[in-house]
Amino acid sequence: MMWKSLGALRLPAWEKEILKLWREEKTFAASLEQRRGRPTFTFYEGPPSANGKPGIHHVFARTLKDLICRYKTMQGYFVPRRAGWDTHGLPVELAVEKELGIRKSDIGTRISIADYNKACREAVMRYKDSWDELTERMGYWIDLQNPYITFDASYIESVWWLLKQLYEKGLLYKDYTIQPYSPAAGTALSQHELNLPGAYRSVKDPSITVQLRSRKDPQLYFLAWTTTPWTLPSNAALAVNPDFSYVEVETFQPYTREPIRVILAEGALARYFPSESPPFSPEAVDLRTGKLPYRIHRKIKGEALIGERYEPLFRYVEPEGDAWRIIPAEFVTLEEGTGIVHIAPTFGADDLKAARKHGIPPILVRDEKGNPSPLVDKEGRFVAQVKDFAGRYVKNYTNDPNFKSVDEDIIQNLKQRGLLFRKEVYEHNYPHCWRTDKPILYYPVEAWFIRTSALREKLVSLNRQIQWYPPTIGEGRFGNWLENVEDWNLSRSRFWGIPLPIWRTVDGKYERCIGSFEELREAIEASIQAGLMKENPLRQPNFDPHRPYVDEIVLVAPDGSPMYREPDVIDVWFDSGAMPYAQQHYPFENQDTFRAQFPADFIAEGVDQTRGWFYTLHVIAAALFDSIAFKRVLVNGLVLDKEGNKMSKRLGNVIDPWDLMEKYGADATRWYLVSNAPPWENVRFDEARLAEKVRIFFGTLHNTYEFFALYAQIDEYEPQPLPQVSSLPLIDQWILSEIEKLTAEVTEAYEGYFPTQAARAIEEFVVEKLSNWYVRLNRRRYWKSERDTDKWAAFTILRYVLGRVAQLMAPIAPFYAEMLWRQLHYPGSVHLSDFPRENAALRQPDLEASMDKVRRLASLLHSLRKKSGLRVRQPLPQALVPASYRTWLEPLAELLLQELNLKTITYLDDHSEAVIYELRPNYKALGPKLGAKLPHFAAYLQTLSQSDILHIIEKARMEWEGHTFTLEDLDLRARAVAGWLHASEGELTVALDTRLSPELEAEGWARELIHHIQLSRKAAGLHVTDRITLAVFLPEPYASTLKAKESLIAQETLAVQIQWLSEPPSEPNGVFLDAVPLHIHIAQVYERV
RNA sequence: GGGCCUGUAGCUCAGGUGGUUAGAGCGCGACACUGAUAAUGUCGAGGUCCGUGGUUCGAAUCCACGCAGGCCCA
Repeated sequence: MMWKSLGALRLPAWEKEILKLWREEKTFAASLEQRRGRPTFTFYEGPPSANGKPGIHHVFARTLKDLICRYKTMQGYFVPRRAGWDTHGLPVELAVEKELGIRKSDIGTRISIADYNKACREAVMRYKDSWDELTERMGYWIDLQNPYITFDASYIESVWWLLKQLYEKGLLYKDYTIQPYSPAAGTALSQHELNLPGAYRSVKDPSITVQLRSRKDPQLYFLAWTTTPWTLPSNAALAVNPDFSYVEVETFQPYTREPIRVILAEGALARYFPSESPPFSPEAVDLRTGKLPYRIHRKIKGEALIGERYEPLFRYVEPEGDAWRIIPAEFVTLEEGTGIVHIAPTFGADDLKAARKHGIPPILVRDEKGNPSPLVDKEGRFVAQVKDFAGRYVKNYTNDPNFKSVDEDIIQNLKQRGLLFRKEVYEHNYPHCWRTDKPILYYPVEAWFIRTSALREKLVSLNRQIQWYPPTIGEGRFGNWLENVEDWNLSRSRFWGIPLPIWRTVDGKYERCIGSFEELREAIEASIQAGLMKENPLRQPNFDPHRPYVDEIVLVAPDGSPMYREPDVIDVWFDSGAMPYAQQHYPFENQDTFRAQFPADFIAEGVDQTRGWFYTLHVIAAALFDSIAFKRVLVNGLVLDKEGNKMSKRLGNVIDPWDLMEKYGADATRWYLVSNAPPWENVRFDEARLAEKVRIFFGTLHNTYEFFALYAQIDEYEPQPLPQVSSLPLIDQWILSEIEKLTAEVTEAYEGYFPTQAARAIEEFVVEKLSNWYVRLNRRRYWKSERDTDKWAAFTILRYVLGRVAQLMAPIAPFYAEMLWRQLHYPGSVHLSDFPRENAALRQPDLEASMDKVRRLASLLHSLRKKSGLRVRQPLPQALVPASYRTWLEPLAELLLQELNLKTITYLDDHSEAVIYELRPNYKALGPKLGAKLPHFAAYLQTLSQSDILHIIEKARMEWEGHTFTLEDLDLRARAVAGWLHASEGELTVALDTRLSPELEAEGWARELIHHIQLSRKAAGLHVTDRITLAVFLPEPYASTLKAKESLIAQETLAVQIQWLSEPPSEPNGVFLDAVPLHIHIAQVYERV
């Protein structure tokens, strides 16, 4: 059997070979096939959009997905994994607009919607190959051949079915929402367009404080502040903060000097009134300085104002409901204004939200078609019903140089009526339309909503069934979001998306939601019958349910009138949230598969998906299936650069995953990302750390394998089962116990979706326990010349342990694990093997603890050697430890002697004067008992003499200030060994005897000489097995002393002959033995064949 | 403005239920080692545990308020 040396670590090259192997052996398919029929572990792939190249953060998320799926597969689950592509949406459209050099308004005019959507369809899959290649290269096992694609007709049909279910449950409705709108351009703007540079500009607007008269008390006014006087005719309510304190103030109307009383927030008082009131008379009103006489009449809690009614400033239309009341709103602050906020539900998003919450109707008129519309039309002009200002533009949307602001006229109007309290000019940043440079309006736009607010309780309670990793995201970020969830605006006035399958008559009297292609086909037939359509596009084989084709479909209403499709497409987030159903074309096909794979056992995405995919999956499942969509979710943080900055093209700190694959390998990258920090924390990506992982972990692991392969090959080792454990040396029993412990730890970590802990445990085991202790201390067993059972056991155990490591690491580092597994001649692929279970019979916790202490003792002794200045080559007579160590140390003592080059270990009797004890309180035990007296007791213990302490040990109890303590209450430590060079760490203490006998000194000299001879051998380029002849010159007494050690020297240096010269054979070698210059001459012996 | 996360050595990170010498790796410095040598090992120097208060006999750990960075949402 061949045990191949693979040479120095070359992960990228090996990974490519493994990829080839996997392709040839179809290992991924086999891993699924092998588990078919076993319990299913369902994973959902969150679809990425392929209109951009994959980045390092995708590698991070995909590593987590992959490793859990691989782990579950090895555990015996059937884990189907299907790739998916998110294909619709604004980012795609914007990219295409940019490429084609067009604007939204050009779509349908300069370019047909059909051509435009064709361009989108192509653009969105542009980087699919790049994604596929990286997916394969990084070792992410997922079915790329048969992905679900959100633009597929079958996918869309399922989405339509879902929408119809929502519609039938009354959860889908049409309403309006306030959006940024450009009257000059005649179009709504997206949030994205508002974020374009230059959109926000500093402008000066009038800022006025107005008086709204209380219905209860004609002398009393509520003061409200606004920077948009043109919205005052649309006022429907006033909002106060229920937690604020308000005051009713007696004062004078600044322009009429009539006595009035006004209400405003106490915190806003200073903004309107001087700290000291002038004499309380109308003459004291000073309009120039704004100084008003006033008297505080009473204080009112904000809450008490709620429900109060007032007279509107303008009454052009009667509201269709209970308007002009005071409502509470949390967004009311004291930063500006009066602490009472004017609410115009038709022109403010917050306003609309608060109004809806408290049943305030918007101020609307009926247009010529009888449809409700706001008081400002789509061109930005007041409608006819606003008699005083009809036809006036609310902002300068014409380029008329003589434009007169309607705001000024409104202000004049109010002033004349004594309802203006103050007027100022206000400079602030206000968004402008990037195309027309005109200020935008916040304007009501019709949209379709999902009534998620009605599902709130269900969403919250279902969320409790989801296991979040980490839990805080589920409770905090996601949970809070659900508790405050608002209706989901599904509409997008765009082109490349899933069209809303809703048809309506012009007057809105009839409406129909379509839930399948079959239903649509039949509806079109009816329409053809009615003469509204000529042919049925659904009779064509490849019906494309996108715009513009669906727009051309006209259905017939029960009264024979035509129904047109609602022009919007839906929010692309609905697409991805529909993935559990739509990827199966449910319910039209695959009903059984769907049921078997819903909900998902596991998903994993970035934390930015909390309100994205996690939310949409949850909403759709809760609304339509009364279920969660996923049982467990592993959330990953961002990948930042090493300074903690977000990666961006602009900063040029983007990491190209391909570079990492080529330079370090996929395994190294995966291992780094997983082991560096918990997944849900942001990773600061530092290439130097990645390189370090390669060197330390993979390097050490690989060297361990190379070590094994080197000697296994020389000795033609044949794999064997583990020998009877009790027959093995303790160190073998120890490493076997440790690998079982590691197995348990790693399993627990994977089960807890905390792969970081698994990776770290494996690292610690490989580097510290396996390489640095087990292999290092056992080297001789591998290269010794006897081929005995001891040597065979050493091979068997090392192969066993390495094989186990390969299995444990396989989910995270699938390539190297595979290579190691195969090089060790285990059957098949490591990914087809069963994940190991802890074999508890091999565990020996006592031995683990003992070895741990031995290793710490070794470290202490090394430290002492360092202090003594005696190198390890010089044998020393003994180490001294307290007698109590004997039970655990004696069986392992040989390891310590060998490692430290010591002759013996001496156990000092408890009463030996050499041992010094330190006695301290056991804080944990005594804290509750003694409380504040504890520090005194600790100080008392410090004062005790050694004989006092020995006395306490003997009696096993002590008394202090009326308390009786047992040894349990005390922390007794052998702290030092008096009279020797000693060191302590924690509860361990050890001393080193550094006295050199002539014999020990001689041995030290011999080892020193051997060392120099070995160096000479190496300098001469000799192989480790080459024989030499040796000539040495040394003065007395060294020569005669070392002659006595001749056989040792000859044996260690492979010298067939040693000449002890009386004259130097050569120049001194430049090295010294105990400060005496050495003359060594070596010559290689060529054996005749 | 709201929610959540993070803050420990120069860097990347550990530090269940509070317990008295706060750890690791890298880096740095010194050294050891021919049978893993383009490998390996050992030792050492590095810390106001972000700050301020509080609870407690005792706080990196619990509480409050801040500060800084990040994400998501307004």
